[in-house]
Amino acid sequence: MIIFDTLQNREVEFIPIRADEVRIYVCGPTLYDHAHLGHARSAIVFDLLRRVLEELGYRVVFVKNWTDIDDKIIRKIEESGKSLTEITEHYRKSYLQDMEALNVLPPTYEPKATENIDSMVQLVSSLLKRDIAYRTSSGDIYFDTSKDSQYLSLSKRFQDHRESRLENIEKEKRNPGDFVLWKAKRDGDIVYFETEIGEGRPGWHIECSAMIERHLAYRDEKYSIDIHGGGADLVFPHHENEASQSRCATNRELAKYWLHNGFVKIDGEKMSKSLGNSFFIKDALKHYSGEVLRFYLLSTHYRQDFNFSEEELIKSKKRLDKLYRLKKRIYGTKAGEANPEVRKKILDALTSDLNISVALSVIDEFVSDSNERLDRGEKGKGFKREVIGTIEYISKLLGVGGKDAYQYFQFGISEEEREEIENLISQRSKAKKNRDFATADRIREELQSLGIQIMDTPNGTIWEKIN
RNA sequence: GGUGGCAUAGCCAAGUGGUAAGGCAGUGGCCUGCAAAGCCAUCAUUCCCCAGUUCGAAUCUGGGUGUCACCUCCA
Repeated sequence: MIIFDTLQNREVEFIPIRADEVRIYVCGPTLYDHAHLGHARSAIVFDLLRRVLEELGYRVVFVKNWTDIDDKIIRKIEESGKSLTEITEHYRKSYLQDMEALNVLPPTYEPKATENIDSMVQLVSSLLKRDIAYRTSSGDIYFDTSKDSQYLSLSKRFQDHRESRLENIEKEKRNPGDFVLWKAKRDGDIVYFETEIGEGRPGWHIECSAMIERHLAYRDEKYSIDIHGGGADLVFPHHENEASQSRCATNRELAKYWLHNGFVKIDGEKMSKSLGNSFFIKDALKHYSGEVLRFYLLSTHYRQDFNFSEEELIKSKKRLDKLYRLKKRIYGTKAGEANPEVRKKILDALTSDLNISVALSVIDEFVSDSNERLDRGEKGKGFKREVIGTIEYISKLLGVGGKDAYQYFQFGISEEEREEIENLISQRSKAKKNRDFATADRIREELQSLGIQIMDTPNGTIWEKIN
């Protein structure tokens, strides 16, 4: 498998640390708000990577953390009067619902930062003992970036010689780039932990290093884990700092490969809370099924920026519709083996740094070819079973196409609406039988105004909800 | 100011030295009572601009333009 490694800044062959196992850590959400489409994309991208690696036969251990202690969460506590747990559990459940809707496989482990304070303290202590970390008079503990000759090797930056853009620059820092590992408790702080390094709370970066060390790391290898992933905005400072503190604390490189996904943008600008242009996943799910959203977010190569637009989402859905119409044509057929050629082409594309465009074009051709054969009257059971088997393979690998073909086209239709639609269709069928085409066409138009497209087939009239 | 991406048809998007995948939209046809769906055909002499290397470049080199991102919390 070929992947693009941020550290080497090129495509490289993926060779796991140990032959049959792959350990992946992906930075999860900070639980202070609902997840937006950027979170969705990142989750979907790494879910795809995981599925491909599993298909290749690796045992994949996939860890995604919950950041449930953070300044933004604390601000939320102060604003709302709710407890830390109330807030973080609320957003954690929301995130889990989103992931389920998007058909993102649950991670092998999902550790919480607050349940791993001990590991963080251990890491900080060992850095303190070796003078790689130091305390300021306030009790805060900083990481001394000058102690790591490889600092900035991941993000490939030069030390910034200008004064920091932060006005409240910490005057006691040894180097402008030093970052906080531990924030000592101040008077009035409501959230803090009592630990051997004092009362306080962890800085942002330390949790990932600590949780990797505790839950995932090889202890006797050159690298702690195989792959570390996240959004491109995490390269600096988050991943740079993680890599550095882990390197200094464990004498191991944190990850053998670093993967980063591109942004979701709105009107050409990065989707972010501060710009006020972010879409929550849960809101998008009110209008489109999680599967349609997944397919859309999946359809652009993971390293490219993704310009989100509802118009493009609808276009993308039409492509997925075609897969389901094929599935509907041979509804009820049992799955056989997937077509080996199609299967190989899809996997070849995906093992080439997740080349989704090529994979999707293979699927398009498979759908066309299968329809053509069905049009020609090919009726063999073996053929139909192979088609269903191939769709199941696609579903396993891409996480789309696995639903019931009729239900897929009825997203958002209530029971009453369904009865209404079926009633109208049966009226139209009677009119058609009597060759009363004026009435039949009038009913068809009525259905269309309800957003329902009908199709007359040899086996009767079927319907789909159209956008 | 520093650093890194990206620029391919109306739109989305592959392709990184051998003569432009795929999807959406469009056009013509088959099918249909008419549609829809499906199928067939068609749709970029050309890949932001300029110069260079080469038998040959969308692909490599140099320069330029545009655009986005990171450098501050961020997937």
